[in-house]
Amino acid sequence: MVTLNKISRLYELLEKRYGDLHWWPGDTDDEILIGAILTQNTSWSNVERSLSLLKEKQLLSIDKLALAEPETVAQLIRSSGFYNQKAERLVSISKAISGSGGYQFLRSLPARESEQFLLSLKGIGSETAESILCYILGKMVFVVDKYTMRIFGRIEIPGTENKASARITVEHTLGESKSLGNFHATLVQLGKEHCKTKPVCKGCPANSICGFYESLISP
DNA sequence: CTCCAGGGGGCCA
DNA sequence: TGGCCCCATGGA
Repeated sequence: MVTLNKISRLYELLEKRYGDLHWWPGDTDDEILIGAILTQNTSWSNVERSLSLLKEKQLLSIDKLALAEPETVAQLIRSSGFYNQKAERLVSISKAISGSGGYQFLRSLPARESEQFLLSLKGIGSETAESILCYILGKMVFVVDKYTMRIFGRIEIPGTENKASARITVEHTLGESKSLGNFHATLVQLGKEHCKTKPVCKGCPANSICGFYESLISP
């Protein structure tokens, strides 16, 4: 515990502060997938309205979305922004995944292969693929988002200069006993509370997260 | 009014 | 690869 690196220390601090946040929010794999696409560059509160409407219309399902008209879906997800793009992509992604054997098939593949398949779909980039791998397929994958990079940058963690290196470094640093999913969840929670403005908060000194990090590091 | 959300794709040098 | 631009609603 004396010479733990910054990533492990941050993991422990966040675990102690927030506990298990039970991410990704959602009752089914389909709801997680749809939410992951809708929340691209969009606040979660806006996504929740869309998820409610889709559920009302019995469309919170990739099998149903695969058969739906993009125009119909678009009107239900307006609150999530970019609704024309997202509607078209939701339908095509639903077709591709349900048609390829579903999550069970993707789970049976090595993480690298299921990730390549996901990244080949229009509308699934690096972060969305990581979220699906981590929260739906149960792979040991760390999700790197804007909050993650902002917090890592603020603390100045070596080996996390860009999203790709940050993911590798975290995955290689934390052991199998750690929950990469909850680490990401707690990072987002911390970001929402203490790193809302970007790239730096006013009056927040370097190597700091509005006083959070160092106050918990030093006894 | 401005800023920005749990991004991603296309294009161009 | 890396920088732009576009997609768009809703809350602060």
